[in-house]
Formats: sequence, structure tokens, C-alpha cells
Amino acid sequence: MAVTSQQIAELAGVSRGTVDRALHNRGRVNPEVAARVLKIAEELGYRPNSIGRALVRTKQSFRLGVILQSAETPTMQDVAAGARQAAEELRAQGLEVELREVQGRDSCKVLRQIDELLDWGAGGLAIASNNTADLVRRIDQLHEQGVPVVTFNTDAPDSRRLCFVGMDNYRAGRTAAGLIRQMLPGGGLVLPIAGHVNNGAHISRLRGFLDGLEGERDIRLLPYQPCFDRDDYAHEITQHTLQENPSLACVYIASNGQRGVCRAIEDERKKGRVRVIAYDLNEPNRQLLRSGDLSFVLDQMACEQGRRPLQILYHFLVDRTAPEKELFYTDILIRTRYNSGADET
Amino acid sequence: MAVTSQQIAELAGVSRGTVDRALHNRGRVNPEVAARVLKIAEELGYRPNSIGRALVRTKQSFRLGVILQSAETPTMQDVAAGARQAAEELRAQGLEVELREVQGRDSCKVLRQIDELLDWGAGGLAIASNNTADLVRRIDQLHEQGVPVVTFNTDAPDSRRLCFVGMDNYRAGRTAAGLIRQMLPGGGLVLPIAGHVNNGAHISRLRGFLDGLEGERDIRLLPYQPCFDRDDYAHEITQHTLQENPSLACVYIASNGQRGVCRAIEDERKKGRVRVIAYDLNEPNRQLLRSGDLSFVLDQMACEQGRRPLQILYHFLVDRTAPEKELFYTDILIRTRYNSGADET
DNA sequence: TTGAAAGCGCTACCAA
DNA sequence: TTGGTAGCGCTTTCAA
Repeated sequence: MAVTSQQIAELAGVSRGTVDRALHNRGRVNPEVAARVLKIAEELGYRPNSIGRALVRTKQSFRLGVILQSAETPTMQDVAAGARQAAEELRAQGLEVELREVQGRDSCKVLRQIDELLDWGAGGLAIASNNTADLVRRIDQLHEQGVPVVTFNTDAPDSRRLCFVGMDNYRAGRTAAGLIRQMLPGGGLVLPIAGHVNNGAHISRLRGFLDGLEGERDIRLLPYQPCFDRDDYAHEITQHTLQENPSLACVYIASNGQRGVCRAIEDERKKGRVRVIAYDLNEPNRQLLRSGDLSFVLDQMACEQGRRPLQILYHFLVDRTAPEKELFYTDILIRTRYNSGADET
Repeated sequence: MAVTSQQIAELAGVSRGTVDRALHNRGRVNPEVAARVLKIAEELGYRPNSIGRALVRTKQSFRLGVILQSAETPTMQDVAAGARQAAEELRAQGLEVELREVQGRDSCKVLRQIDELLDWGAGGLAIASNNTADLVRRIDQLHEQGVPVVTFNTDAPDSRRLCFVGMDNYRAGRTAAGLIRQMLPGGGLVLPIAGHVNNGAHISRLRGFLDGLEGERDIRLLPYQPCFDRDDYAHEITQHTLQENPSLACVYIASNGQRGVCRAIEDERKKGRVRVIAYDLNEPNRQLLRSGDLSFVLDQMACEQGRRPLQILYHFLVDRTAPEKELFYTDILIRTRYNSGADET
């Protein structure tokens, strides 16, 4: 049995209350007594039992809110699954969690959800945010009110959010560039595609990608094209490029639209000769890995992006321990058909 | 505030004790009363508070033992770090954890540690095992005695261990083969190196690798060579192969010895022209990724291999929940210099 | 079959 | 500055 505060109290000849105050410098304790208590605790290697501590805290009740954007996408549904999982765990600790889904990216809708969740009594929020002025201002307000906000998946770096959990998109872009260098040792023609011109995540991925290929003389980069996350546009871009450049070796798509790319390659009878690198390991992409349409998928651990923010808020509010850093970058996972659960041979 | 058993008791007009017995069918309760209680619990969405439950259990004290083999290797030190981390968390729940390190692979030493940990009072063990007859027999004995064993990193599949946490080596081999196919679309000469002929892990990796390259006409495989986990042997093998086959395109090394491989390639002035795929993301390999000596490292999440078995034992002994499967395969992570923390640009 | 009560380790409050 | 005590939600024991 581990040592308890009761045992320390007996050895020190004081009460548990005194021990508690001494150990956590809550004041109102004779310095000599405190020293004695501290010494005994040290010697016995006392560690407060986290369960006893947690039980006391169940007196205060906490409510946490989660707001997703682009909830219609497979990736955000994976994020949602992670959040639900964390919510279930926190429920067993007496917390309540409410999850709100917003279709598309829309700061107005997010603002509305923030209001609703506050009315409901949320004491902390996890938000898939935008870095728009209105949201930044609102998050700052929440900070003033003492309602901590953790952003996830997409950040609001200009705001006073507690921290961010998500992908380091620039580094992901560099990682993709590294894969291309491995795949095309003799060089080749590469087509980069992004989503929206004003989507910060896609732009960072693209920048990392371009920086990562700098100085590679033999790799020729076509000018990048925006496909607005749409398969039909991506299809057209790819098809057109293939017709103009039959030697195309690789397509790098930093956004959605990968199905369009793959279809175009098939339509042009180039499957197997043009490699495709895409993002996010969701069910559709698993299929495309299995069929060999995609060579690599860079994954951002969507599930953890849903789970982690809630855990951070829990620790912040309940344990009163602040997160140890501002940016929690999720691991960049390189997936092929063999390490993605796509292929169960 | 979440709903408590007290509230259910009041609504049902019975005591908490009765509610508890009804909810967990501990018997000795009037069926009608039980039905009423169950119904109310259902309606209110009652979930037992896991903290309250855990606190009760701190009465019983548990001791867990961990036994590492090959503790002198960087990878096993990563495993040890994971185990220590889990131990720290479990300590805060009132458990005690003792970690024993064995140098090299040696069933006799492991058996001795098992005895010592049992004397100390261990109620569950996590063991980096071998599948040797003596260890298998001992683990079966432990099972009979009611001391659960979780194997990790290396399994003892023939034993009655509770479950195993570690890498699916066959699949890792296939994953490596997949990378080679991506890197050598035009084919090329490949040298596979393994460690010991009787190391099951290395053999599985090799089998997966060979199976994964089957049917690839343009990829020529040299006969595989054992290097006994030694850099000097690996160096010699690689150097000799390079001299005989200057066109060598890739070395796949399923064991330790990667430093020898890289040095030989440098000695033969082939750096950058011969790709190397190795295993385990530890500090030495991070260096080799950074310097470009290694193209890919397949990682097995050593840290989690140390942490997970302790959590499984905790749940099994304390919560009395058996693990949901027998084989917990850790994710196969593909690492390059860009997604391994090797390169902090 | 049921209820009442003790107690797990900790914190918080009130009285001394 | 201290000690005593109540109570968090749950399980378990003992008595009715």
C-alpha cells in the first residue's frame, strides 16, 4: 500500500488537515511543523493519491463544449469520434460534454454555437477555429471571462486561446517533399494542387512542400493549382495537365479532391505511372490506398485531435494544471496500403 | 452534475446498497425492486462514477512487475521509459511497480527475475518474453496461480499469457517491401540483412519483406545474410556486396547493425546512391536519418510497448476487465528525417 | 431481502 | 495556527 497523508499525520503528530496545508503550502501552518511534515513526506516518498483527490473535485460540476467545422467531411467525423470518446471518459468523472457540428467553414455559425454553449453553462470550449477577426475577438473575450478555449485541427493563432492541437502543416509539406525525392531519384514532373487560396492549412502544406523540393534540379514543379476541395475541379486540372504533360510523374494534393485526381489518372490510362500523395487517412483514402491509386497518405491523427483538447480542458479546469506548451502538434503519419489497415493480408 | 446512485435510491425509494446490488446483479434483491431501479437508472442515463469506484478499490493493494530483456539497447530503453511513465501514473492510484532489466536475451535470467518479483508480492507481470519451453512453462504456471502475464515487444505465443503488445513483424516487412517498390519503380538490386537466424521477430520481418516483393520481376533480391545484430558483421557484408555488385540499390536490414551498413556505404563512396531501410526510431537512428544515411526507419512505438502492458494489467486486476483482444499490434510508423524529430528546420 | 453505516484518500470548512 | 469533521460516489459488511 502506498503511503497516505494520514500516515504522515500520525508520524508528524499532527492532523491530516495540517499535513494537507503543509504539503500544498496553503499557508496557516507553523513553519517548523511544515518543515517536519515535508521532511517525512519526502522520506516516505509520498505521492498524493490522484483518485482521492479527484473524488473531492466531483463536487464542482463542469461542462465542456466542442465545436466542429466542416463536420460533413470524413476527417472531421474522425475528429468527432475522438471527441465523443473523450466525452465518454469524462462523463465517468462527472463532467458533461456537449458537441456541436457546423457544416462548412463559417465563423458566424461558430459564434452562434459559442453563445449557445455558454448559455448552457460551458466552462471551457474546444473549437475548430478560424483565424478570422470576429472569432479571434470572441475567443479573447472568453479568455477574459475565464472560459478557456482550446483550438484544434485549425488554429486561431492570433487569439488568446489556451493552446492548439493539430498538424504542423508546413512540416507535413516537407515530409511529402521528402517522399517525392525518394520516389523520383532521377527527377520528374510534379503537379501540386491545393484547396482554397485562403486556406491557411493548405498554403502551409504547399510552402513546406515547395521549400522541401528547393534545389532539386531534376524535379520540375508545375505551377500549383487550386481545386477548391472539389473532385470535379481536381479531375479537370489533372486531366488537362496529363494531356499537356504525358510524362507527369507525381501529383501532390494538399486538400480534398484526391478522388478526382485518381479518376483522371485512370481516365488517361496512367494508373501506376503517376504517383499521388494525399492527406488524411479516412475510409475513402484507405480504399484508394488499397486499390493502388494513392501511393502515400499523410495522416494527422484526427481522432487524437478530438480527444486531446477535452483532456487539456479537463486538466486545466479540474486539476488546475496548465498545458505545458502552446502548440500540440500531432504526429505526421506516413501511410501506405500496408500500414493503414487498408490491406488485411 | 451527473446522476448518482444516491439519486436513483431516492427516486426508487430504496437504499444505495440495494441500488448497487440491483445495478450490478449481485443478487439478494427483490426482482421487482431491481426492475424499478434498473428502469430509473436507464431513464436518467446513469453511469457509475469511475472515481468513486476506484477509490473503494484502493483498499486492496496491487504490485506489478516488469521484466525487460536486451535492456542495454536503445530501443529497450525507450520501452523502459514507457514502463516508468505508466508506473508513475499507477503509483498515483496506489499501485506499486517494480522494473527489472536483463542484459541480453536470456531465459534463465528472466526466470530468476520472475521468482524474485513473486517473492516481492507481484500480482501481475509484464514480460519481454522468449518463446522458449522453460519460459512458456513458467508463464503457464503463473496463469494457474492466478498471476496474469502480459508479454510485450517479444511474445511467447505458445504460453497462456493474457495478451501480447508489440509489433506485427510480418506486416512491418511487407511495409518495407512496399516502400522499396515505391523507391525502385524501375527495379534494382536489393540486399536483405537479418539478425539471428533464430530470432523470430527478424525472421517474420524477412518473410513479410520477401512476400511483399514477390512477383516484382525487376527487383532482384540477393540471398539474405545474418549479421547477428553486429555493426562489424553488417559492415563486412555490405562492403563485400557492394564490391561484388556496384549497382546495389537498396539495403533492407531487419535487425541491429544499421550503423555498419551505413559506414560501409560511405566507405565505398556510395552514399546517396544506396538506400537503407532500418528499424526502430531511437537516437542513433534519428542521427542516421538526419545525415541522410537512412532513407526510412520503421518504428514500433517502443514507448507504448512499455506503457500498455501495465495499463492492461491494471484494468485486469483492479477493474476486472479482461483485454478485448489477444494481440495488441502497435502501429507501424514510417519515419523519414522529416517526421521523426530528427530535423528541426 | 433490505437498510444503515463504515470507509477508501483527499480537501474544505468551521471551531477552537 | 491547528484539529476535527463532513463529504465526494462507491462498495461492502453487518445487522435487521
